[in-house]
Amino acid sequence: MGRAPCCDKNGLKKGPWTPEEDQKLIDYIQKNGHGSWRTLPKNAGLQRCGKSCRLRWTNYLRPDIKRGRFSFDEEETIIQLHSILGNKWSAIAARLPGRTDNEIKNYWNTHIRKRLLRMGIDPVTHSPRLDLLDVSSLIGSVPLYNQSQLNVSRLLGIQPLLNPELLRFATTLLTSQHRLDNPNPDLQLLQNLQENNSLSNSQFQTQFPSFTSSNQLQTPIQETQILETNVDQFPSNLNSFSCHNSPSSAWQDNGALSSNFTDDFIPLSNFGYYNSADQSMVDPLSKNSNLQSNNQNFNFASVLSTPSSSSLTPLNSSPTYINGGTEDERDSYCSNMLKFELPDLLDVNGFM
DNA sequence: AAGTCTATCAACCGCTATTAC
DNA sequence: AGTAATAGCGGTTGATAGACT
Repeated sequence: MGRAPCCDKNGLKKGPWTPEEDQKLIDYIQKNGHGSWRTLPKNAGLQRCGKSCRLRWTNYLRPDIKRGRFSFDEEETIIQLHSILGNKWSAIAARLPGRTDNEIKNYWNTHIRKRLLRMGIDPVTHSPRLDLLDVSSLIGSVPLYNQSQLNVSRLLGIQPLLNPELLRFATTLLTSQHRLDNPNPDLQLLQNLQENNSLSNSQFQTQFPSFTSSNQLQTPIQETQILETNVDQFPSNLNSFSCHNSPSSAWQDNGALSSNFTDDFIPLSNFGYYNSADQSMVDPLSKNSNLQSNNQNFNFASVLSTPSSSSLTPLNSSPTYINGGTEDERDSYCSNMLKFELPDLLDVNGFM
């Protein structure tokens, strides 16, 4: 037996709600609560089905709905949560006070998704799109080393340290595509870089043994993230981009959040964040990532738990509105999602 | 000024999960 | 335990406004 319709649709109105209908619905719910949505329209004198009433109320008329532009903080949160939860709009909405799943879904589809695509990031996996992977540009791009690294490396008199794992991965990729009759210049370039890179590493270790004795260069150090790719986790796609995260600043107060948030974490394809320093997963929803990162019992149930989680930073405060900036600014902002930085411990001034 | 294109978002549809009986 | 009713979710559509030609 097929499911009965939620209501008799004959004679019921569809389409946009009029102010009069809105007022009827508001008045009724304020007086009686919504009770059963099925019976509500009749009791409230509305020619609508209960489902339509519920949707109108939850997505538009509810008094606690926050309307208007999304802030930077909110967008950051949406991107991060989406990397973990996927299209679980209601779960994402539960962590954005005053926002509805519909609103977030719309915002994702019309703004964030497009921007990620434009940046060559797969909005589903939150990873660089392999089909767009151009190794030449990859080599000069942020994920391998950023400008500050280049500057510091120059100051140190060494070549910039490329991420050896990523370098190896890219080389492997190209090697697999390499044809003798059609040598790939990118491959040669990568192999050269790999050689130079290992030299640079040893050179660095000679010059600054204190950094290498306790793994300090690779493992952080407060405020430090070095992009690390785990070659074992590179499957046919780039889903497993991960990064060191510092047990530090990512989920601090809201003010710091907007500037540090995206620098500190790179999503590990739908599964949170991998802290390679201690081989643990970091709950990105917790401001106390340092605690979480030491907790081997990380539980994704927390991600899906109720919206009242105390780990949530209220997003209403210190809004920095996304829509206020230009598209370029927003792109630039988004590109920080893939940024990593040299350890602050490597105090440049100390070497000057 | 008129026509076309594009972006946005409210609302709908169809499905699954949960609850009540 | 089985079935129907209800609530909720995610994908999609369509109306509209604004930009562009």
